[in-house]
Amino acid sequence: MSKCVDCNLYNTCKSNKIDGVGSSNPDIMIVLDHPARVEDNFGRLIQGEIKKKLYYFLKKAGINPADVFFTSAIRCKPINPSDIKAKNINACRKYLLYDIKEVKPKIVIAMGKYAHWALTDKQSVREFRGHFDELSFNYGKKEIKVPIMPSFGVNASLGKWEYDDYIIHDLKKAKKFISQGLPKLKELPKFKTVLNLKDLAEFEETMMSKEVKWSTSDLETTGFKFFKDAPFMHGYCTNNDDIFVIPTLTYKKHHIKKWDKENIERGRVINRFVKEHRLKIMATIRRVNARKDIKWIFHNGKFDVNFARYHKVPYSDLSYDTLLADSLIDENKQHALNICMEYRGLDFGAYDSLNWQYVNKDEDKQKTYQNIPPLICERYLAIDVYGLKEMFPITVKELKADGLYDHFMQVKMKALKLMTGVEYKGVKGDRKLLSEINEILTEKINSLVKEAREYTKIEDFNMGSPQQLNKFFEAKNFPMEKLGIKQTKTGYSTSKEELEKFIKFKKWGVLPKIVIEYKKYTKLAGTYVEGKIGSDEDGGMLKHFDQNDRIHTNFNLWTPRTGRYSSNKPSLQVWPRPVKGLPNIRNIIIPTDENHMLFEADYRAVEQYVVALLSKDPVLTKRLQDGTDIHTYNAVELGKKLSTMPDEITYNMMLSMVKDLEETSLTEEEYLNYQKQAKEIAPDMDWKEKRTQAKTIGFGLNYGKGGHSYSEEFGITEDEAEEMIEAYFSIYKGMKKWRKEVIAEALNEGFITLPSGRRRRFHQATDWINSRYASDDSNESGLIWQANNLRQSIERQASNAPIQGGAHEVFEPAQIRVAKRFQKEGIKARIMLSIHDGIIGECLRTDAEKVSKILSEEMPVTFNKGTKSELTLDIDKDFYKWEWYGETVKI
DNA sequence: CGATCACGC
DNA sequence: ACGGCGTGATCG
Repeated sequence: MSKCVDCNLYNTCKSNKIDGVGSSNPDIMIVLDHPARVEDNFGRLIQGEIKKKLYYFLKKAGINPADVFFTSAIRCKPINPSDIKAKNINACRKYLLYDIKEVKPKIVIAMGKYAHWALTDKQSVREFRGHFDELSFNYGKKEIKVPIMPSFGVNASLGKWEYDDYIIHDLKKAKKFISQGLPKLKELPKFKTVLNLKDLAEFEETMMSKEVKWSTSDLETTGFKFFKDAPFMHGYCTNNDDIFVIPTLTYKKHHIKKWDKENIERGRVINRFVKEHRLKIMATIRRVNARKDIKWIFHNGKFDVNFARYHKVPYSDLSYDTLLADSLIDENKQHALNICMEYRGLDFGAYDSLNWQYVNKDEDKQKTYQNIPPLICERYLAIDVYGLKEMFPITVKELKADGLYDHFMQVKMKALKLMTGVEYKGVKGDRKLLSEINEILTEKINSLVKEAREYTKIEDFNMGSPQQLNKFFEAKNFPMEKLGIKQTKTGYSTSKEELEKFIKFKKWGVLPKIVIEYKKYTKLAGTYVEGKIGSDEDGGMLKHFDQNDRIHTNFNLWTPRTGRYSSNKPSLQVWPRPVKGLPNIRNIIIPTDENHMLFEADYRAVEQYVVALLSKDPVLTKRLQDGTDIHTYNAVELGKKLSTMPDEITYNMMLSMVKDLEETSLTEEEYLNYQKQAKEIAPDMDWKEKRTQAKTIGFGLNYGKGGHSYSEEFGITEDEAEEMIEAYFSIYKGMKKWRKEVIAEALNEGFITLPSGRRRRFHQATDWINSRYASDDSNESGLIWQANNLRQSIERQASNAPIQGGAHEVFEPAQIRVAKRFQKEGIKARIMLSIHDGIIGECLRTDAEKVSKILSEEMPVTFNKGTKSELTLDIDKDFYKWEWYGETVKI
């Protein structure tokens, strides 16, 4: 065949226009994105690692590869997949359609973004995967119709095992289609949109009836922040499938103008009704939501509950959350309602994603359902609340099957309710301090920019651009190779760590020093203070302030797969440590007023305790019991084992060198005596550095850090680093044994179990790893090597999960206990932030002593009480005179 | 929109 | 390739 020159790809690939391969009479046609490098080299599709993984997927789905025809949307290998443009897809489409016409598959599976794009013009896979559609086109005079289903690309799954489950799931659906035809979509029962007072009365009467034992609810809002956006549609579905949709906000002209006639009419009906009767509507909703004798079920209820509360139609409870439930059932999947439902056979088609075609992204900055024609939106909301109603009992059953139901109801749901209130109240921010810091930063940044431009003599020099830095380094012949500056895909790394390598040289150090400072300050300005310097819009923290200068962060109870919470918009779990020459940024969080004060309580070395408890390591247990400073102890033990410290040095000697007298249990005389001895034995030793190093080793090992990494960090050889790790584990033999057991469990069972029963699952990864090891590829060592990497990655995740997850499971109930005591004793105190192993809260100054007592009673935990291995986990607590991290007060 | 970088526990 | 879990800003 002649060479294809229809787009730019032909002159950079080895093999021109690679044809499809496979069965001539297939059930299934799989369309991939584009040939990979091996395939380009071979001149044939389905080679190398792609082949291994794809065949593995097919096997898992029960599909025989011999029954499949494989082809690709783009026929010439692109240099870089991200360079692919519409013109490449368009140039190749004719070949793809020809294949479909000739091969006549029963179904086409588009695996990957470009495959899906080429066939449907939809540029995203995520929202459409797993759903069938009809592909129809004319080829010559022939009209061709064939079902099509998109799924993720094999490429995407090569490094990220999280995609595997979706792909296998989708392929199984395709397999089922071959024998049974298209799946029957779930039908939506009749639902009622409330458009007049009669409907409203019917809604209330139904919702208030005795037949209703529980109801789901969902709000469509104009945005994500309850204090500035509003709900415009309220949805309900009772246990008896009574489905109601109630509009509560009028549509604006710019919403309506794009709709069709029918929807414009609907919009006008809604606008008239809402305009005239909004108060009545809200009053009705208020009475319904206030009903206490029924359960309220939500999907991400924190959001709905806070919106409803702010708009004075509060729900009486948040009884059950299917999103939170789903996150316990499979922490690896996304928890969007449509995905949750589709996975459980509650398939309404791609009902969600299809609606977004009505939203013009250029005109409507915000993706809000208020832009979508009301009839479509009403149906969408009805599906959500009805699907949610179906999901509720299913997830209950699933939680029970996994033994997680009690934990879910007793801990997770209570935590969710607590955090819902925490978000609602928010924290008070200090606008004044913010602008003070901003001024200082602006000045610093401007002067650094000036300095850099003078030094480089480049007018628009942007230090924030790695590319520009690279260019400058090259022009000035910076000794990149010689100093071993790390390479990235785009050039030499310009990270702080690499730049620091230049600093000691007079000739090279000037600019890197400026850049490091510049990066630090712009980061602070952009993220935490007022946003990008020179921009008029509120940025940084300021854009999160509400009308009362309160910041309502969003706490996610389901994102981290270990059970921890994360916080975003803004993230208040990532606060910069104090920076020299700058007011402490943490202090932009202040008490509500002068009658209040802030407090902080966090666990002391919680992860160490968890390791001791889970591993039952006797040495670690003993050290924790007798109050040893573990890092100091480790430093001494390691020093001796590795002969980097004189043998005569004792724990107490070192302790006296690294801690203040008050932090030890020594008398002053003992303390000074030990110090004297220490200085005599090792006059030049950097004691604190030794302790820090030991601390790093301990923490790093909990994260699965290896020899290579330590060797770089400490500037030692890899052998020395390995020796150091061995030395550490020779102190804690029990810890080593336990790690091995956890890893074996993860690889054999596909998951590890946390104390609560919660699991961290690795099935998709371990299945793939095992299949790779089982297959006979002794001559393909490269692939085994890949599997080996993945296995090591799973080992690190598995050995860390019990520690991180376990620590969280100590912390989470404690937080609930504290909040409960505040409530029970009627103390006006509340938790404001939850930061992994500690809380930050606020109370009346007059209540400080009571609060202190509660923290001390509710947070510390004693494990294995009355046994030899009894351990008491204690807290550190602080009360702040005014600001967080300001002057503390002893209470 | 992915890669890089910086920050927290 | 080489440290677990995250969020967010910036660049090209």
